[in-house]
Amino acid sequence: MKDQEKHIFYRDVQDALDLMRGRWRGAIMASLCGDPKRFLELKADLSPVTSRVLIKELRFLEQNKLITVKRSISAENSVLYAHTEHGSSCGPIILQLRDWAVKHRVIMLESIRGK
Amino acid sequence: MKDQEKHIFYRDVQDALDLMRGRWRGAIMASLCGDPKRFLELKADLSPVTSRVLIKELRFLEQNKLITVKRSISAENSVLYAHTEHGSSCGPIILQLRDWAVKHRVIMLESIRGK
DNA sequence: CGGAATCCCCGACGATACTG
DNA sequence: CAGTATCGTCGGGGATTCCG
Repeated sequence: MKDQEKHIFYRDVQDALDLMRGRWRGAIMASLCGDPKRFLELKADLSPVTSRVLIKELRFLEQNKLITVKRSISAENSVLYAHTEHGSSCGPIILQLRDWAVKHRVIMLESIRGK
Repeated sequence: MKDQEKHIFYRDVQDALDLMRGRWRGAIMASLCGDPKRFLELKADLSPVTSRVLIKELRFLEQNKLITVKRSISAENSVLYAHTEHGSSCGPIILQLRDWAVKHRVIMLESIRGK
């Protein structure tokens, strides 16, 4: 692998992680696996996230076409957040990463106890 | 899924992403797939990372038992960084995430061109 | 209910220089 | 070669308050 290719490769990895970056972004994507959710449902799920931060992350994900936003203009205020088709395809990957991290925690705990 | 379980779940997702968090951590893990590497090899691969930041991330990964550090006391200075067994098992996941992000970029570019 | 506005802190990250 | 030491910035993210 040439130097040029390497840097492209690592940049791609960085780009990938950027999409899931920060304290909440990945958790939001995980939370939207399954049914669409409303703003306060998300906020409750991810508590203790604040409105300000949550809306910022939602906007980011929307701009990156990972989620869609549906506003019901009728009657009471209601906004539904859902995965786009492509957004939902990262669900399984996040689950894998989570499983891996759980295994990792077990290993860490064993090494502490083993001492 | 109860509220309690939910929060555990999302916390696990956060923990997982934390291990790959920041500008370099994921790229370092990707870079160590395959052969072990020396400090300056890593630095060159990941350029333009600085020594200060690189060593900090390497120490983090070492403490979390995702990489090992082998110092050859003999002759010339030489330090080899390599995946632990468990560390290497996240390689495939990172690759998946990367592939997903590359697809994502294509979608984003299409939507811009399409406008 | 679903946000927007404001204020603020601190830790990640970079630049640069130096060392055993 | 493989780091340390020092300094500075910048923005992510929390707390709080207010709005249609």
